[in-house]
Amino acid sequence: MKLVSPGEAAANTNSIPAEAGEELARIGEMAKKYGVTLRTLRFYEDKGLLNPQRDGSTRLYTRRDKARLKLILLGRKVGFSLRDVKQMMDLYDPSGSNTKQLRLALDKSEKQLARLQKQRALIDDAINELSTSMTAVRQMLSERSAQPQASAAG
Amino acid sequence: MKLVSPGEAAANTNSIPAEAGEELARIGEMAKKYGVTLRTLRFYEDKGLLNPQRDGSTRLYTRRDKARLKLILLGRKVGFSLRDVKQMMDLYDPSGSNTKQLRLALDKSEKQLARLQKQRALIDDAINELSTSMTAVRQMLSERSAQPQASAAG
DNA sequence: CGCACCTTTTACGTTTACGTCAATCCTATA
DNA sequence: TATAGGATTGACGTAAACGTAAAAGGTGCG
Repeated sequence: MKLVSPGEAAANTNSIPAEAGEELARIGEMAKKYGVTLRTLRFYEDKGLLNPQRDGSTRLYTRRDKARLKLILLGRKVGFSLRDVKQMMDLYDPSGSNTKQLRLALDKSEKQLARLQKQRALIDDAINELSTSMTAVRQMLSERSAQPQASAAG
Repeated sequence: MKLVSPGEAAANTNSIPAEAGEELARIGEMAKKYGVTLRTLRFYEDKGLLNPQRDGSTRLYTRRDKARLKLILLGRKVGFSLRDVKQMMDLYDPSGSNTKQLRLALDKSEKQLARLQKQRALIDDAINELSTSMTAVRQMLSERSAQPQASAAG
């Protein structure tokens, strides 16, 4: 499986091919730099979110890949699914105004914002309920330590 | 499979056996009353969280089962896993002070509360990030509609 | 009688984002 | 040359809480 030209083969391991001033990174470097695992990067690629070049079979990530990964991670941080992220990124056209992409992103963002707010409300509810029952439990415990009598329990 | 006595067999479908003043419910009634599916009730039973009586093969839920279900649903509402709920319920002893149970519940509750608060912080972060980027997107869109010139995009 | 309705058990399917081997390959270095 | 360090492609496993058939039995009503 020698699909690699001599020039490319020389550009391995620690050295960086200065071919066009591009800083290419291999998967390990990418993983460290962005705090993800190798598995994650391959997974994103498998899902069509990343498309690194290849030196033979070795993945080489360009500046563009890094930008895309940043977007993915931002998307995940705000709670988008990878599918959503892909949908939005797929609309990117370097030669256009990307109005469609921006509109889709805005649309999805509004929905996601609503979801997040609903989630927050749920969590607040949960916190309140939990705090309340904790108070009750503490109360029962203090009673129990005072007089060891059996009593009601749900 | 006739394991049912005539008296029990008569107490089916819509009628309620007034055997001991117990209001027994079948699975369908339980499901409606507590807003869960049949599958859920069977699942909880499979996981050892519920233990309804049987009339032959038909499940009959007692007052105690209802109380337990309420606890399960409260637990789920505040974000406990079914495993956690089971652990806590398994410690219940009707003839004791249940101090151990209460302590475990309190311990788990404190940890869950911490998780919930962390989650809320994450969601707040997400809301902020998302709002920020939405503003940016809106800005880009308005620029784009003003002057249809291609520009930078991440 | 026949149909609708409720119930049963068994068991595979779903969702999301990876984790965790496993078997191989390639390369630089001591 | 032996070895350590990265890299590759599968491909099954995981978590949680059920969903969803499938095949079957009991029951009451018109």
